Amino acid sequence: MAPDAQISRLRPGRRTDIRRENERTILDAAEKVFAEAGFGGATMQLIADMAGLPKANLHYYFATKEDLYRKVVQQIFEIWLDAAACFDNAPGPVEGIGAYVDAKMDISRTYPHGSKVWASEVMHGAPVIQDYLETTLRDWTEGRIAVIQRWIDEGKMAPVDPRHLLYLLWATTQHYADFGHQIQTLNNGQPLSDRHWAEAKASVKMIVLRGIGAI
Amino acid sequence: MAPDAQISRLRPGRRTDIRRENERTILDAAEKVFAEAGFGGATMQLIADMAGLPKANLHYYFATKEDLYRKVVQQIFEIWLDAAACFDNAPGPVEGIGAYVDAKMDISRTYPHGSKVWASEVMHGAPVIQDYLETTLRDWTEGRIAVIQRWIDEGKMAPVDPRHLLYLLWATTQHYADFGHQIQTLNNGQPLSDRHWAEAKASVKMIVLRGIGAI
DNA sequence: CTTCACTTTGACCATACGGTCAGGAAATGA
DNA sequence: TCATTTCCTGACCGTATGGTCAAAGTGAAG
Repeated sequence: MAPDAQISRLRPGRRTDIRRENERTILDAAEKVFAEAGFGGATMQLIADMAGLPKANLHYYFATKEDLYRKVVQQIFEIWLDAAACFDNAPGPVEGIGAYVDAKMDISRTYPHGSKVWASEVMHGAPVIQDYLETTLRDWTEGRIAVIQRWIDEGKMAPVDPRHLLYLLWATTQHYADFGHQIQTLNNGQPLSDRHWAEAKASVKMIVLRGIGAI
Repeated sequence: MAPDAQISRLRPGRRTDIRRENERTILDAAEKVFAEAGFGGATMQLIADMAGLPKANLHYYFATKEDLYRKVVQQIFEIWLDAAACFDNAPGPVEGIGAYVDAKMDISRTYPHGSKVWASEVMHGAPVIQDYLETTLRDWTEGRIAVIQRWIDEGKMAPVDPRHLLYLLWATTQHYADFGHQIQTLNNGQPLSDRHWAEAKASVKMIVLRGIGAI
């Protein structure tokens, strides 16, 4: 899992490298375990085994289980926010929403664990990231609603409630990560292929863009 | 849900009543706690407190935590399947999918805990209900895909991939339960009102039905 | 070499958890 | 009334978990 092939940095601080690499290894293992078992079901021992480190070593880098979990969730939120930038600078809904669907579907495929941790966190009442929901997410949402409303006013799409449109986009794109196991089961137990993912993206975009009268 | 039409025994059976009522109380409490804390985060003591019963009493009615959890999940799956019948006997997508969205949105509002437990179970790899996914759910899905394909062949809607259409419907309708906390936060901390729910239903139906070329 | 900050880890601890059980209470039937 | 079945529950148990700690290891700077 974690080969020691990272000899890249000789000079620039071996110490710093060790810390960064171990934190990365632990965070990756934690993300996977939290996603598969939930916060309550995850144990520090499981994460340690997954990371290939003694449990006591985890506590050297992350004081508590909650602390480790918080870092995992923050990391996911940042990825999510970065991708959400696709929305901006788009001339209309076809480009903006199309790119947003593509980006979110790619995230669902690339970071399925992260998406599940996020979903689990929100489902349990967002005990850790409630402040993010009330500040960053709320601001982002309001901004995007304004953009969509502008497109409506400019006649570029039908007068759909922007809020519920966003919920539909979030729900649908994240479904491919959060319910990936169900989808795989309904796909004869096989993971979706590149073609399947392309078809999924195309289907979602087609339904949504036609649904909002953009095409 | 289940009226006391069970006149099978001589008397209405006080004993039977006690058992049924307590099982009901425990199942309701368990559903709520499992939804809020996840399987791993839920404790028998928490469920007992929520039910207002001593912990040992739970184990009198349900042998193990896993057993109790299994019953909760089965219960949810039955509700879900019952509502899925709306799809049948519909002359076309407008009626069939419209009724299905209405039914699933109602379930999301009425049984938000159940929806969360289901989502959590699937996200964690469906350790308990994998057989349901492979039999009942798969069969139901195939049947509905056939119905949608027939509507397409009859020219009642655009040629959309039925599978991804179903995923979009599941994702969007369940999102209002599973991510209810996020939605409430973005609604200034207030739960959605009757009007909000009506608007949500209308928005989803509008986007989907227009998106598949049914209207 | 010595020092010193950083890192590693086995052993350990207090707690909380799922589950058990014995014995009493309450309902039912004879 | 008594006998029997079902229901209730405080007290208890073995285990696993999150977290601690002291001692040892490591490597770079002086």
